Amino acid sequence: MRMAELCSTSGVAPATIKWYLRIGLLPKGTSTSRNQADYGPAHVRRLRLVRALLEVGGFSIAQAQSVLASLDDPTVPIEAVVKSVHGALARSVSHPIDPAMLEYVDHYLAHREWTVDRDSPARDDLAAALSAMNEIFPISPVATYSESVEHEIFDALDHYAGPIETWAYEEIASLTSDDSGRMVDGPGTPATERDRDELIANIVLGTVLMERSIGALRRLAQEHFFMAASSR
Amino acid sequence: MRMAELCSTSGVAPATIKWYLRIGLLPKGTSTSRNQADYGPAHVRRLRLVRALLEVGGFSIAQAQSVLASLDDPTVPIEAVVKSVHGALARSVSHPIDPAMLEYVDHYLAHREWTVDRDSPARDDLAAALSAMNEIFPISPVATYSESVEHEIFDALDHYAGPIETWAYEEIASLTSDDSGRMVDGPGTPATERDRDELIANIVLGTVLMERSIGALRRLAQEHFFMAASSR
DNA sequence: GATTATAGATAGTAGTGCTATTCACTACTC
DNA sequence: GAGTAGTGAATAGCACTACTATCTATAATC
Repeated sequence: MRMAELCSTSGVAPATIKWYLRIGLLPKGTSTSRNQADYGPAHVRRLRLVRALLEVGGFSIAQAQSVLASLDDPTVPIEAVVKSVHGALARSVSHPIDPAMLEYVDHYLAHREWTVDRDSPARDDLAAALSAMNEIFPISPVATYSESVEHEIFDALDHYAGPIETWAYEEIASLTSDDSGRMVDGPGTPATERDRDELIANIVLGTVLMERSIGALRRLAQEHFFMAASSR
Repeated sequence: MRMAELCSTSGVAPATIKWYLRIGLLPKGTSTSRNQADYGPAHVRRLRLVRALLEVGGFSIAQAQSVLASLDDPTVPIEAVVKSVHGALARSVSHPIDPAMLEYVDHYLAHREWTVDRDSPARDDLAAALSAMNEIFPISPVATYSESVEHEIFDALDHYAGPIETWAYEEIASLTSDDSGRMVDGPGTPATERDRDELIANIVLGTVLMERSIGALRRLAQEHFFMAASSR
């Protein structure tokens, strides 16, 4: 497959593809002569992944680069790839985090018995979102621990965390077994390169694209109930 | 309150606040003399809202402007404000949408009995996310309707839509009654300006910030189960 | 042999979100 | 009442991002 076909099947402009090639977002084709190169189906798949990350996931080029770099290196364990993707999905990091909120989040994780690394970006993301909520609608004075506030936050989060826990459990379970139900050798050690590619596609689907889908579904449901309430 | 205090309480640089004033993101203070103006607590609240939209919600300045404009105009009904916020939250619009996927989404909405406007941005957002999924992991040839594919998509979405429907129902119900449990006169007609402000703060909390929180919670749960699966 | 396509390289561009500077003035401090 | 710091208004500039356009030498195609 040559450039023109790669452009038409992916719908991406040639100048853009050339630029992706140059910055290493897309691997170079096998060059057949000084001004001709051949691209395979792997290039099409990679291009789709890149566009999904950029357009649906809202990743920046730099984030996509770092995710794809960890993804292309077979020595990087799958957990690190997931972390890399989760890091790019965390968006609230620029918002100031109330230390008390971070404390509440840690207590909540313990309460849920969720074991999560202290440097997990999602932890900061949640704390930042809760900090912003608390600034707009204060339930506690800033930077102060209070048991009653903790109780209130825990109740509110539990409401959401229940179903989320079920989803996550099943998502990870389906990730650690492939389509045919055969178990792979734990998530850290996929058998072949093809398995790794498929696993990675599933991770992107299950994290980035599903997060967007869940958000969109929730907005649709909200619109439905809101319209129903309006016309009461 | 003067500029310096507004800066210190909000943590935003004076140059940035001046810029927000200039572009109308923040209303001007009441000027006491040619180079002095007075800012009130409403300015602090507005600034917090702006920063939450920009830093946590990931809104662009232009999106924040349009949302805040519809929010400041008391003749704009609350439904339109919600639509405006939902429009800014939809991010996948740049991704090409497979028409067949849009058809599946519409069928799914009918199946769920969710009544949603055809121009709802969330509808396109979901269709775009599903299109990207289908491109990466094809379950159907593009732009072709198939009943078996529809069945597969419906099953997958139902898994998520059940809890989401419950959340949305309760969120909208709590939105149409205020904190003290007193019912307001339907979501479209808040009694006073203060009520409208509070309602709007609740909408931002319930849509933008909660969407981020749900995403972060799901990532935390995924990390927990993934780590547990890895160390098996 | 004319036209079209391609790789590789370099330069340019439109948009975004601030940031810095300047100027004229005012308020506060000593 | 002199000096210093803070303020509003206006303008210009800046760093970054995600491309886009142009050019040249060569190769493929008709």
